[in-house]
Amino acid sequence: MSNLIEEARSSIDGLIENAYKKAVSAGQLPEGGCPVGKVEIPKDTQNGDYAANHAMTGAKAMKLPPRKIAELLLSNMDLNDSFFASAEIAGPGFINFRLSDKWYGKVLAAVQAEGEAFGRSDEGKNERVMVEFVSANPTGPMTIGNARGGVLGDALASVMDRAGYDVYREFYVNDAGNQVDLFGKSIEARYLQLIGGEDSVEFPENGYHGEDIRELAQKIFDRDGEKYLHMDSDARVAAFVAFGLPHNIALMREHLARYCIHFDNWFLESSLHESGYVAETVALLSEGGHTYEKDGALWLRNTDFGADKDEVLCRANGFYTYYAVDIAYHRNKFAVRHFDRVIDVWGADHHGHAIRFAASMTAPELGLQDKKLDFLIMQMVRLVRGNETVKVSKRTGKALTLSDLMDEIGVDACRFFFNAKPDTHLEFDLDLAIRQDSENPVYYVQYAHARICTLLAAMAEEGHAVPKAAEVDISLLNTQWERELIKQLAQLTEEIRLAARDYDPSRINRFVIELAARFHRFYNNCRIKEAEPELLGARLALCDASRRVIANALQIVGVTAPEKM
RNA sequence: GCGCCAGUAGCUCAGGUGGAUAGAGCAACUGCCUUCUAAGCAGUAGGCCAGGGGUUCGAGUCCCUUCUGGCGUACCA
Repeated sequence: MSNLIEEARSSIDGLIENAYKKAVSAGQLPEGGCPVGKVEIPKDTQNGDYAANHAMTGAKAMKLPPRKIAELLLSNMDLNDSFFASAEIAGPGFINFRLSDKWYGKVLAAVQAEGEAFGRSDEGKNERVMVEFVSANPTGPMTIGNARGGVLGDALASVMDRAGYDVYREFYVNDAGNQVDLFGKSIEARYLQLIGGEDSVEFPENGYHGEDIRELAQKIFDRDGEKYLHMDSDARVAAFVAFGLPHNIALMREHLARYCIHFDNWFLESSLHESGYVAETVALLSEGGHTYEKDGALWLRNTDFGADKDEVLCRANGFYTYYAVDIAYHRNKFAVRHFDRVIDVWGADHHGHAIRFAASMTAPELGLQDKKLDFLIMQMVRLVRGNETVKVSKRTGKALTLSDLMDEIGVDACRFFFNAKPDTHLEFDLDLAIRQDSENPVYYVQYAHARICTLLAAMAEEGHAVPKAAEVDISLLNTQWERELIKQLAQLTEEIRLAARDYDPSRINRFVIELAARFHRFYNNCRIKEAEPELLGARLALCDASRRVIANALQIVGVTAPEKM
């Protein structure tokens, strides 16, 4: 549970504060309070490990040049027993700090002591958070878009879990409504075509053209033959839905399990209808005077809540819209299940809905004004094959499915690849993805892990066990490669914190790639086998810690950490 | 039209609350395996951060504006 990057950073404020007080009592600096500044990590390590700009921000108030202030602060600063070995003035008045052996030693010790838990923090204070993601329509197979949403949602949940939130993963099953009806009618048409020929019945407009619908019809026919041929259409469709939905839901569970995604709950939309919760929620809004009737439908006056347009809650045909159900569903998340925060992972094709929907949820009648409803909107995946853009559509049934993708490029590459920054379009090149070579950074990272594992095993066979961190002389790990590697190890906690704060789990990808790079550089520059016993032990401890942190990071992304490749 | 997201090397992308000389991978070129895994390392080359204004000590980052691309703006979800 240690964040040594932050501990070191915040300790600088204390060092400066103390130095300021000493300077004031010595009459060197004016009273009026220690200048407030920022401590940041310079891009270029030539400028130290941390840089403080307090001398610059305080210049105006103190009426002294920044460099002069910095000098006085430095001369009054006591670095003994701090996390820093040195501090110096640079540039226009930055105070640059360099980390000490004490700090580096603490990192190794923390990784070793905390093991699998290294990277965790209590930042989230156990806040109850639901992450709802994938929630693919059970009317067909999951797509590339679901592949992206799945990884983002799952990795976000992991990152928040490690950042100290009480996280709950949910899949919302749209097992009711228009799309399901259309699904049933599509199967019906295929079933009747199976018996009477392709032209015997017209395929429903906007129906599902996918091959999977034909397969469902075939399965039904294989089981029950012509049993449904002379049945009333409504009953027939109901029977087909009753067969098709559970079939598809089971398949989604299976594919998601293979994709290493496990939900705490699969929430059925139908349960909201059955319990009367949708009707009750709509009634609340009506009683508040926020609805009106037009053209036989019931509308929500969404402009009451700052939205740009009104929404239909109940269609002229008497059925509730997805919109009404969504309000009820989210009211359930907060009012019935008492989540403090809800994060929905949605595709960019729903962003307009997200904005209007968030407005609706502020309706006073719902009593949820103090609740946090957030959206992680991910941009679309653009499928290309070389230079050619591949258009995908559920309607034409020619979509590349998640299952296909896992078959082609494997689960690890898939998860790593789709954990990309949510707010940029993801270009997915099929030609590239199919190649299982070093082009894919996942192998680069996994290779680092495997390299360490085989090395540690070989060394153990020669009688060199990994020493306890406390027994390591950290000052021996003094090359730039060792220092840079240790700093990166410490960074994991901070990356998790930021990934959780910004809802951007792809930070972990970038982090672990950089970690692997630093390990490879260390490995190439620092021999272990022929090193003196003390140094050998220290380097083994560093290798072991690196292995641990790579594994922890990969686990967040849901990628395996192989022991050999 | 209005709204959301984006525009950074030939390609795919990084660049926390503004900071010091804008980074990586791939592609191209050059080196390094009788030595712990070469799925690796080291190096060369590659840039008007879409254009234009503004804010200040300082802007890829903040504000305004123009242009380009994606998505939305259904009694579909």
